[in-house]
Amino acid sequence: MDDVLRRAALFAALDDEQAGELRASMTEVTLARGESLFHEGDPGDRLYVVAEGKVKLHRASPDGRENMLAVLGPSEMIGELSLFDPGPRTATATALTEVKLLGLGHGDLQPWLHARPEVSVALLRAIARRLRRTNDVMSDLVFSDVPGRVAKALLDLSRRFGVQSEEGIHVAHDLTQEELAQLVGASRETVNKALADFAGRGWLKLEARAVVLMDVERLSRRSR
Amino acid sequence: MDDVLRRAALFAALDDEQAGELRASMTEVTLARGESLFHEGDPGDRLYVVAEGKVKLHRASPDGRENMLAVLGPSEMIGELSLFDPGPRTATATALTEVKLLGLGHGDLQPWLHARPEVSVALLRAIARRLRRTNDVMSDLVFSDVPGRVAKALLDLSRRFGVQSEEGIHVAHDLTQEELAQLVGASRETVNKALADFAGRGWLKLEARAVVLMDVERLSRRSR
DNA sequence: CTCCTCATATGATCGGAGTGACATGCGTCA
DNA sequence: TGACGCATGTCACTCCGATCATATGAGGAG
Repeated sequence: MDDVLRRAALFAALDDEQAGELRASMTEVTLARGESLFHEGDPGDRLYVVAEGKVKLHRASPDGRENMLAVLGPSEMIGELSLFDPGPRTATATALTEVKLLGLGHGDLQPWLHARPEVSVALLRAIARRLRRTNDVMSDLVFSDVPGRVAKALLDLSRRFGVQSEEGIHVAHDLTQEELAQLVGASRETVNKALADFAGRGWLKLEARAVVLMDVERLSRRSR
Repeated sequence: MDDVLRRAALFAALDDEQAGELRASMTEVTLARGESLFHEGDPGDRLYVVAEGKVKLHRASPDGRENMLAVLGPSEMIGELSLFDPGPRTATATALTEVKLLGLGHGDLQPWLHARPEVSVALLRAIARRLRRTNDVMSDLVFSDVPGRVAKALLDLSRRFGVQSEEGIHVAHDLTQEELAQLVGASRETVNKALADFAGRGWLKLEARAVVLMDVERLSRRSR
């Protein structure tokens, strides 16, 4: 079975055979960049695991502005909330790249939760971790200015999606500056200014939907 | 067994006898206003359920400012994160009033999770709901101005702690304006101004560590 | 009862960041 | 390969909200 999936919380507590069995009950979904998996307000009780690519979780305000809650990559889980706590989707999930996901319905998960308590425990850990991250982001919104939040977001993305290269850490985040702005809760212009400033100082290099981090130390200091 | 506790997610899936048994393995803690249950950075793998009173969950920034993550009242859970996802406490819990809590260690919960899968499921629902709330608060930080966030916070507090009176909904939130400011991520002065404005319009009446909501409709409109 | 301290109230000033308006660059699709 | 459209880069302008300053009020300790 796919290595990426074995890292998902959903499979963490299962041995290879069980994981394969669970995996067999999941349905594959493929999306092109820009397509949505589900929309805010939709009914739904399916959970998805990202197999390949990236997905953004976002919401719209009444007046049309957008806020991004998270960028999710391989082995991460989407849509658990509506499954664990029945109710409509409270965010939209949209593909940032070509994406392959595996979906699991409430009814197909339930037996596993009862037969294998460790699965629940692993899910509890995963969602607790997510809540911790969300709390962190919230504190940053209150405590940090926009450049600080941009720095923090880039460092976070680099930890999850970065690959070391000769120049520095190459981070293909697949976000436009507009999207990056939505992720840190700021305007595109301000984010652009912050990025240009960082680039001017030699802390990073800008590329299309990617950055190369060249001075993680300084960025990290700026983010605090 | 106490009615308040029966409403807690931890006991939701248990019958009276089992609930009593679990309850018996929990230890009681009492705090006076201002005392802390645990501090950010502390090790810890205990979960608490509020039996009486209110507790705030908060964090300090490096430069000493404070941010409040949540106000928790009777039957709500505190400290689950360090229990489900082992690691130091990421926030401080401090009593807002005289408080009585029941604590449960990781080791004492584990057997229940394995013997009674419904307990895990109930906890998953509770924490999923909490994550939803947190996401809502985050969106508000991005989308709404300070008066809007204040209105939203008051409405939320009224739903949880309000009691109908002749004048309106009496909400004894037990927060100073300073604390209310930390809850909505704003300065004390700005929050005071918003409250004074609402009071001037006759939407609410200010009292010591409490408000009386007199025009929920308008407040609700202002919060959006 | 009387300080003293903490909470509340309110104005003046300043700055970060949003808004709007353009210019430029570049990828993609006829 | 040319052109359109989306993404990026940069203004000037405005404003919300933080900060600073000060006054008033109310609850607690002695």
